[in-house]
Amino acid sequence: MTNKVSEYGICPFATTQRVLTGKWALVIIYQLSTGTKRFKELQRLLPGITQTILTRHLRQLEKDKIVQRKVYAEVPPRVEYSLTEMGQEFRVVLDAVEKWGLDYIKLLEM
Amino acid sequence: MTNKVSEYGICPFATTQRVLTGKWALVIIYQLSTGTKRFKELQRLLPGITQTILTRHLRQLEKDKIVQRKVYAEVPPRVEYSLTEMGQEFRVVLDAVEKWGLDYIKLLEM
DNA sequence: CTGAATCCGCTCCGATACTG
DNA sequence: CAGTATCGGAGCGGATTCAG
Repeated sequence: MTNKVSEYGICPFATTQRVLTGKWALVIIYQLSTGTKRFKELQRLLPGITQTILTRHLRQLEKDKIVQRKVYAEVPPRVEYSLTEMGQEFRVVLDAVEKWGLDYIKLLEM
Repeated sequence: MTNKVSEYGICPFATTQRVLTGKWALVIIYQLSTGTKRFKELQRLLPGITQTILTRHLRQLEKDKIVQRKVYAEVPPRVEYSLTEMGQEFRVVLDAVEKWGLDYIKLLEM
C-alpha cells in the first residue's frame, strides 16, 4: 500500500483504517505507547508473532510515520523502536479502544 | 474468523483489531453511527464499495454484534441497518479516530 | 541480536452474473 | 431494492532458511 493521501481522500476513517491494516498493527502501537522497546522485547510482548511479520509491520509503520527506528552501532546489534510524535498522539485512540474492547469482551462472554 | 474470545485472550487491542478487519469496517461503523441507513443508502455513502463487499462486511459486523439488521416485509424490499448498543458505544473510539485521522492527514500533506 | 529472502496457503477484495 | 454465487487476483500471515 502507498502513503499517498490522495488515494484515500480526506476521510479520517479510511486513512486510519489503512494505517491499522494487518493483524498486529494496533497491538504493536499499543506496546510501543508504553515506552521504547527493542526488537526482541517486542517479540516477547506479542505472543505468537514471528520475526518476519513483526519486521514487516514495523517497516510499514515506519513508512507511515508512526514508528521510529534507532540503530546503535554495537555488537551485538541493538535496535530500538519508539513512537513518533504522531504515534504518541494516537494514545487517545488507544485509550478509547482499550475501554471499549474490555466492555466488548464482557459482552461476548455473556 | 471466529467470534471466540478465548482465541484472542483478554487483550482489548487484539479483539478490537479483529472486529476492524477489512478495508471498509471502520467507515461502515462510522456511517451507521450517524443514524440508521438502508443498504443502497450505505452504498452511496461508501464510494467505491461493491454490493458483494458491503454485504459481506455487514454480515460479519452482525456476527460481531456491532450491527443490527431489520427487514421490512414490503415490496420493494426495505432493509435497515443500525448499530447495536455495543456499536453505539464505539462512538468514543470513532471520535478519537476522527480527530487523530485529520491531524495525521495534515502531517502527510506536509 | 536483528534482521532479509523465499515460498506457500489462506483470506479478502472486487468484478460479473443472476435472483426474489 | 437487496441481495446470492462464483471466480480470479492481490494482500497478508507465517514457516523456513540464510546473513551481518
